[in-house]
Amino acid sequence: MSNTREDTIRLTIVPGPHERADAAANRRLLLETAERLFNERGVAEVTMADIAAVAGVGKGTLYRRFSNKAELALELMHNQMSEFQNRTFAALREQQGQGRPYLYQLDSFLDSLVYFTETHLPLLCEVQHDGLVPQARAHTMPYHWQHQTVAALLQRATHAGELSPEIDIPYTADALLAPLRVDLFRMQREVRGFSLERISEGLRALVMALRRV
Amino acid sequence: MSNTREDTIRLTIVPGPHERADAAANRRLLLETAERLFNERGVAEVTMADIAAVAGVGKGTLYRRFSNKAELALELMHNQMSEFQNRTFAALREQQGQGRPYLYQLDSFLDSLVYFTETHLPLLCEVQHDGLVPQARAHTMPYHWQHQTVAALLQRATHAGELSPEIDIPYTADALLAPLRVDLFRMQREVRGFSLERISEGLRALVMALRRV
DNA sequence: AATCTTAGTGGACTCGAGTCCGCTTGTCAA
DNA sequence: TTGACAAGCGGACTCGAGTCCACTAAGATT
Repeated sequence: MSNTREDTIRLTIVPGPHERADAAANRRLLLETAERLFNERGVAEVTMADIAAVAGVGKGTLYRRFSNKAELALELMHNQMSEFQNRTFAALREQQGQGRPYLYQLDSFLDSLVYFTETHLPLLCEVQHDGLVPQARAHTMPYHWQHQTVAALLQRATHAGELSPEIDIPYTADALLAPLRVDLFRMQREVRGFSLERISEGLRALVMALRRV
Repeated sequence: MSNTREDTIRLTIVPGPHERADAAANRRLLLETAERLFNERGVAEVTMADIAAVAGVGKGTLYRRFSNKAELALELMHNQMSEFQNRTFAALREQQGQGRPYLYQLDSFLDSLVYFTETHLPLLCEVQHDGLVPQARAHTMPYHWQHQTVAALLQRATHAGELSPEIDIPYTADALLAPLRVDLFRMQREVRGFSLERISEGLRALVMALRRV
């Protein structure tokens, strides 16, 4: 049970198996251009047409590489995202080695996630922006492994007797991640003025409440 | 403390103080037309131009009455929404009279909310669709009173000693409502295939976990 | 090297949301 | 009644996302 967490989803983006050399070059060019423009003007202020124009290619080319802005944003986050995933797994493995209770592992995972969300908020907004189009699943990938990770920790916590066995694990994993969805998160930051510490503590208090009495 | 819950926000839409007779007529006409088209074709399949055309008015007229599709959807829900709000308050008052613990009142409120959300899902999608535009606050009104209600119940529960006094009430109110945001809710219904009962029970289990040990 | 297949490319085009602005009309006060 | 004028109105227009398709060229096959 505790030996492998490698069965959880890994983030990998496979560019079509045979991407022609010119196409690959364009992909790189477009990613660089997009990143630059995003930094210069802010993600929301850059249109797909801008990116294509500045990169000096047609819109069709841009859309052949990235079928929408969400996919482009996701790919820009990809490196930092898999780094985050690796850090996460490493940290969990270490805590596991130290015999830290699963609920505390979950606690620290959610804490990291709060800070990750804050850091990548603008891009995450784009990614989740068309989350209402359920057929385009690319954007759900980041959510997927988070859900898997939380669910796995809850599962183990249950087996270890740290929480009640009646708990609905898949549901609870969704519920614990729900407050980190960008729309609510942004509202809390910008309208309510919550600090990151407050968000992290509030969320983790919920986890701690789950402890078996 | 327990005497009045009327201090919480009421839903009221004030059409500009002096709406001309022809404008009021158009408002009614447009609401009827929109409702009919939404029923016939489904909310997502109807464009603002459709509504204006079928109603036989220009787009400008439509947009003068309802500044976007979200506002229109909200107004269509308005009656059912305030009915729901009234039922809610009545139910809470009654339970209050019976001396039911606040956390159980919260429990039943969230249960009603699950079913309300399901019933009005298509319109709620439109309403929350531009939730990413934070300046247009009309759409946040429904969320507001829900948050207030949950927060008030948590507050009283705390005073009644039903839950730990360290809890961050505003945060927790957001967190408990977060799983009912339409994007996650739809995903759970359509992708995960969760039943309403499962959603309701999962959410309420979270509330119960908050009980002071 | 010539040919062929197939991915890649550019940019015009469609579609829907939302804005603008010159014309019209209800309303109120005289 | 009438005239002034703010509110109301229509629909052309802008803007951005995403699609389409005729043309081009990479690179595999011979």
